[in-house]
Amino acid sequence: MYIQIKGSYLCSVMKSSNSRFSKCLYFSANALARKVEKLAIESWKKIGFSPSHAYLLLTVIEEPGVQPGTLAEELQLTPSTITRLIEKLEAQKLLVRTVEGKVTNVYPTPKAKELYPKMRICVNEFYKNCTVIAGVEETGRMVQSINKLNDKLTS
Amino acid sequence: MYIQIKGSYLCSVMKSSNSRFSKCLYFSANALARKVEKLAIESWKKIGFSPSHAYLLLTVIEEPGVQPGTLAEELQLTPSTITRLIEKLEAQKLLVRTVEGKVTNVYPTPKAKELYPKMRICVNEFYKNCTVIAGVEETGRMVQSINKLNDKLTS
DNA sequence: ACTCTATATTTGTATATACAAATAAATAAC
DNA sequence: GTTATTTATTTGTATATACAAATATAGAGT
Repeated sequence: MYIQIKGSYLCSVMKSSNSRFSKCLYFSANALARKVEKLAIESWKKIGFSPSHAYLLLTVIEEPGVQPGTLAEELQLTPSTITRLIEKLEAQKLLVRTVEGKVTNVYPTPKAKELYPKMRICVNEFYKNCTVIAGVEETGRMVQSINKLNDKLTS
Repeated sequence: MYIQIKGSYLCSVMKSSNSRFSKCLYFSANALARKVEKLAIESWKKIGFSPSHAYLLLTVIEEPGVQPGTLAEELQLTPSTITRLIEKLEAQKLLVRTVEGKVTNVYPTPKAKELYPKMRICVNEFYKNCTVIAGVEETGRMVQSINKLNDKLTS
């Protein structure tokens, strides 16, 4: 059941295991992604980034000059999505692009670098939130088995 | 690495376990959801529905008169998303809504009911595709542990 | 009976994401 | 050296999804 509070809705309170499609990977996987996304948004709220923006920025700070293609691999998103994320962050003066030939390099601005310590704190907070809810070992096991399945699904 | 074929990109061929954020549930969960989504789209291509439309329609056929709120629970989506999905399917003359007081009931049209056998085949195909790739037991175990985690994340 | 609150649904708006096609550069083939 | 192919990135467009607010009805408290 969705709970409405002052006009907004909270996460479904219905147990996944009671859902009509509880045995369907499509629903489980999607529901998990959305719930984890929410937890991540919560953890990143402090500095007001959405998780994908945050992780992209973090990667650029840690690998200055990284190319969009590499970002697509590392963040497991398509190149076009990476372009769109970069555009947004560029508009916020958090990173810059240099184009040389067919290669583009992405660099963080000083403004972005200043944010770095706070960003690391958010990363840690997200990990902590995960492990508090799901348990340290359980979380680790989960990530591992999801990765294994991911690799199998990568054709 | 994304593979470009005649201008389009295929799924990342990079192993999740090699990704920069391979230990982060955010990435694992999202990557899994997208890959499973793709597999589902593939399975439903025969009748040209996106998975969420297909499962909504299937539910309405199996529970005629079901209410949007119930659909939101069962499909683990928000009420507003359900409204949007219903609108689309209504435009395709696959279902109809009746509003009585504050309650809305959703019914399948004959056109939708005709599609039912084909839809069941797609459902089965999706399950088969999952199990062929990941193994029967492995898939079951995975769904179970994802559901368990989902329930923990449901606050 | 009248007001207040809770519930069900919809609407306005914003976001992330992807596919397909376009662009542009680098490399290979001949 | 010119043409064809591959590679890197961007752009046009479409989709699913959600949040917040609006609407409208039902039910509860007095």
